[in-house]
Amino acid sequence: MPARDTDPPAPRKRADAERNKQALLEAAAAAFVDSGVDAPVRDIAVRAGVGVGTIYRHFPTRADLIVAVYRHQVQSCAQAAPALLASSQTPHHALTAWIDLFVDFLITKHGLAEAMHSDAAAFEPLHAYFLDHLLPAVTLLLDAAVDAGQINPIDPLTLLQGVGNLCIGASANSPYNPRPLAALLIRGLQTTPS
Amino acid sequence: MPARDTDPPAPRKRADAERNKQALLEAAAAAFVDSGVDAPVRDIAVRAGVGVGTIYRHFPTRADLIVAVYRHQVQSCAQAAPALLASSQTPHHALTAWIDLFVDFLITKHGLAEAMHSDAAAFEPLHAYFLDHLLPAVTLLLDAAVDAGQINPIDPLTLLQGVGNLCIGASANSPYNPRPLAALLIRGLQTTPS
DNA sequence: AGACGATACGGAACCTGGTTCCGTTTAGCA
DNA sequence: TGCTAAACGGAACCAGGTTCCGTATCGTCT
Repeated sequence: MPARDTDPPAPRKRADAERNKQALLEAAAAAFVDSGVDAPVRDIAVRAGVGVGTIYRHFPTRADLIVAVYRHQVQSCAQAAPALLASSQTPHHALTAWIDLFVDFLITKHGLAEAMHSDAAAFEPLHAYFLDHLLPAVTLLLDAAVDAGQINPIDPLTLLQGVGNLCIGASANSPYNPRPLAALLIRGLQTTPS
Repeated sequence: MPARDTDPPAPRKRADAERNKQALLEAAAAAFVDSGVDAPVRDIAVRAGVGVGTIYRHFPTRADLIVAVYRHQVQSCAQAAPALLASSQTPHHALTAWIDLFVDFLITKHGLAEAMHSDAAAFEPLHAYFLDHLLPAVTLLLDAAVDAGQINPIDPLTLLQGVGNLCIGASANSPYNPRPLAALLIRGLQTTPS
């Protein structure tokens, strides 16, 4: 059986092309750290030692580049959800912990939260990628917490967008800290003992 | 007594200059409605029937223009706080109502929330203006609600930034609705009956 | 090894939108 | 009516994203 589910046809890429793509990923990651995900295209190109045309060839839109750079981290964030659910005392604890994880991820990626909900068509793939991977994760946690009677139901997408928005403008060196606000949001979700 | 508190020295402006300034304010307001607060400078100029130089002469930075356009609305939002406090059943009700007002204001101003916390130096005046006027308003409401034992204390600035952030990307024709999220935030603030 | 077609590359050129600058116009006054 | 300072307009400039095409390189076939 041929390699499935990863590169179905695999039309055989040239070695130099693959090298450049790799160099671009590293250069972009570095540039994103220094200047945020809006780092100038030309900067990334010189860092990688390639021409700007090469960037557009490998990553037609900036969203493609961002997705490629953060793919792994998004995946592990998503995969943390079931793990947390299994290891936490209650679904509510798991939810809180996961939101913390998500917030941490966003504030360390300068400008990512901003880009995430930009309505520019170019960012649609980014949006879609994040949603595809993270929506199931939150949904799992929310359902569990609702079933346990710990929180009131909420649309997972709305929550994800809300927490994402809270993280806009936050970074390690900024005084603005979205963590307590995200916690407040989750607290507001709790069912009252009544 | 001379006019005070509005134009202290009033160095006598030329009539055409004043006319143009007025025309620019109207043009900018219209452009902001159509294209958000990032409306191209040249667009605003043609709408007002002036050259681009004239915009920069009257409003050196975009923030100056935005502040000038929304000055009245920010003021009435701020002034609503004591009024609501007086007319509401409880401080908590007043707080909730005021937050609704604030959210409504932001989502009708396409792009304002985004601009509000841009770290670009050019937007500092905008930031400062909003804070100067709205921070006292929230502080009043928060203090009253804390004193009444209805909510846990929170830094007013953090709350303002948080609610502002939640409104980013929201607009009349967007499916994303920050209102329930803002309500959740306030709910999370409530003291538990324990 | 040498040659050849396909693939990929580089970076100049172009486009959009913000900002500056200076020659020209005009309001206000004597 | 003439004069001067204020204000104007828009061309020119700059920055950053995007496109395009002549050139270089890879991989293969003989």
